[in-house]
Amino acid sequence: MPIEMGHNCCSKQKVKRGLWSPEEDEKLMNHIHNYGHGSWSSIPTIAGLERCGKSCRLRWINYLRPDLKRGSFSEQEERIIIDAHRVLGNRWAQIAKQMPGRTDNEVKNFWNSCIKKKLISQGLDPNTHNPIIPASDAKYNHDGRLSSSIDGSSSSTVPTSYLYQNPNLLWTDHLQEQYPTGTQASIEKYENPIISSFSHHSYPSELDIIIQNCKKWDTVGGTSESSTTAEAVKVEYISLEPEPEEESREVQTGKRSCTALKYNGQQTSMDASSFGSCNLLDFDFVESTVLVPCEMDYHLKANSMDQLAWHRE
DNA sequence: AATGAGGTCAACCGCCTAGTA
DNA sequence: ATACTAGGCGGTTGACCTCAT
Repeated sequence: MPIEMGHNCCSKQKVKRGLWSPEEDEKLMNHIHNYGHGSWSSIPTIAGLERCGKSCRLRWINYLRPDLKRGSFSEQEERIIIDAHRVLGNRWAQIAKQMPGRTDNEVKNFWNSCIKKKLISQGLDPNTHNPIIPASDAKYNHDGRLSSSIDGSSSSTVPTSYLYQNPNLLWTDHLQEQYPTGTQASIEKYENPIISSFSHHSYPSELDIIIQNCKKWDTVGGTSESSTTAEAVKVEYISLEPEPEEESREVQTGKRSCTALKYNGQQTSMDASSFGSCNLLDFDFVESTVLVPCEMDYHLKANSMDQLAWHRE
């Protein structure tokens, strides 16, 4: 039941609080439909509502907006939330931006009431997304992080599918398929390899992408040496931030991709001509990738925001 | 039918930031 | 440089609902 009392966020002496009545909803809807919301703080007076501007804004955003989806979350949406939360943490507004028609409040409520419990029941810490391991079984590195052996030989109770999980990397099923436990490659610190390959772009250092797909091709090189092999990795991802606008480029949002390369024994420049036989590759960002011999065991890793490199284990 | 526990979710609170005077 | 204001955000609350006893 609405309570009348003073409110400290606006100048009105008396504002209603609590649930909105259908009449109030209608007043707000009509006002915004006719005039737009403009200044939220002035809406209550103009629209004849005994509410504060903040309350009007919240009601509109969370309930009255015509583009809201409503209804329960799909499995796909749940997956997006979990993946995004692994990268973004409790940044509900950022997470909600990945899901048209959903509000931050809705996502937050769904997380707190459902997903959190589901993760816990699966033995995962909802904050870190890492397995919850009994203290007696946990092994930690010198830096205090949970140990996750690259060779998959860990004898702890950690399920193998989690061994490569990095809180900063969205390790999708497809990535897992390409780099299963025990193989030589892994991608760490997701944002650096990707962002650093956009050498001509200025990207924020924030965690701002979700890896969707990672494909690998072998022997796609076009040199005359029969023993030469090359391996290309194309990573598709969704940017959580619009690409900074530049004079020469249109703003791009949504799905993007970049390509990294391992090339056997050849420290040569990577260019599109050497991969003429592979039309699946996206060469937009090829020029900034780093080439390394591939007979050793490497991790795709970033030294810094500016440098992509393959590191030997 | 009554009651209490637990879950859901709309709404509020308080803090932070950006813009402006 | 400072004060003030509006808007945005995450954390929290509490009314309401469902279900088990």
